[in-house]
Amino acid sequence: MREVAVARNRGQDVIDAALALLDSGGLAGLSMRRLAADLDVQPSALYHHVPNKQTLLGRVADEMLATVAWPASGTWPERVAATCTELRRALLSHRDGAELVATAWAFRLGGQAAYDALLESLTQCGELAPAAAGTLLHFIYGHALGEQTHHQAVVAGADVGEGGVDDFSIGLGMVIAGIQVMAARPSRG
Amino acid sequence: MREVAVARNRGQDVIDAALALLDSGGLAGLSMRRLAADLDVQPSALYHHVPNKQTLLGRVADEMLATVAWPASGTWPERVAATCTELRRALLSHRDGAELVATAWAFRLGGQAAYDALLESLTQCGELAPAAAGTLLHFIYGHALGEQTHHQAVVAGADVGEGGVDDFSIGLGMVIAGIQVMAARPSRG
DNA sequence: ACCTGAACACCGTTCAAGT
DNA sequence: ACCTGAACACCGTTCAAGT
Repeated sequence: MREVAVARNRGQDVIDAALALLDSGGLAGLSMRRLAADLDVQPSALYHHVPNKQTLLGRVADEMLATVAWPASGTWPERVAATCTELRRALLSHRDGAELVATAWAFRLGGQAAYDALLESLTQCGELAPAAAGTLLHFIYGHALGEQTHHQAVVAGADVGEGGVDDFSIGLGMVIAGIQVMAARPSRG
Repeated sequence: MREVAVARNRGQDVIDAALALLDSGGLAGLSMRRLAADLDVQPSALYHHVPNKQTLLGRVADEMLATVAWPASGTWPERVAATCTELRRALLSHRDGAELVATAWAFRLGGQAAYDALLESLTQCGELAPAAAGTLLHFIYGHALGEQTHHQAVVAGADVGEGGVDDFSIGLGMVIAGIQVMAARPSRG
């Protein structure tokens, strides 16, 4: 018999520590050097597990989405709404989560799971599904980013306008209503 | 007669140089030190004109929007669409323009002009206007950000999916259709 | 009003070398 | 497979001092 226990993946420790560091100090506090210090290792050691910081952030983004239970029941607009709400919950459950995932997705270094889940909830929309998923993602990321940024600003002492959960459901309702309208219209093909 | 010529505002030179530096090197290349070098000045001198880098970026964002001629004719959905298209054009006309304006707006350090223009085009929507303007802004910034990021990635050699002008009009059509649906529905008040 | 000089406390990344 | 030691080429910001 060959060795059964494969060498413990140190790479997973790195992204776990990065997520913990994110929660304690935010995206600005998540530096390669601080992360190395938390792992009791030299900064250069990290590059054995990850090619660069951007890729690391992409993996942290994926880790954030890995635990999400994507809804699968209801009519398609209900399922789309539930999927969006669940994504939003995941983003808000970690400090600077929205900025992290939005950036990772923009560079295609992470966040694929969210797009895929949305796309699946939109299969009934046919060829319109990719554009609809993209539009929903822009709204969710943009709204969550604003919310987390303002929370930061409020903590820092500034007083910026309002907007919150109500605001989210209104906006989400608009976008889904728009998707329904477009999906009901016949298109070329 | 008193002095007519007020001391030339050196602060304007700073943001002009910052915009030029942004166009040549992108947001990553826009450092306080490089900006100071371009102005033949010590880095510390910049802090006489601007309290910090974030505020500087906010002013650069405002400069980017200052030249936009916001459309004012047509039915309100036409005007909203034209305003969005014009905003998008302004964002894409400078390197990393979308990221710059989106970030400035998230921190409320710039980009107010875009929100105000959108809000004005949505007056017919009544109390729904603020949520509609916010939703449109999230879509426009998110979409333009993705486009500019992918352009960057393509230049760097990577090959990431498609999406372009068509994609934008489809998404914009969805959101505006959704706003029309919600605005037509009676609400409390 | 505008700027210098010098410092402080940091960054991401590379690379030869070690076990 | 994983890590060290040392370096390279940078950052934003502060502050006393100068004109």
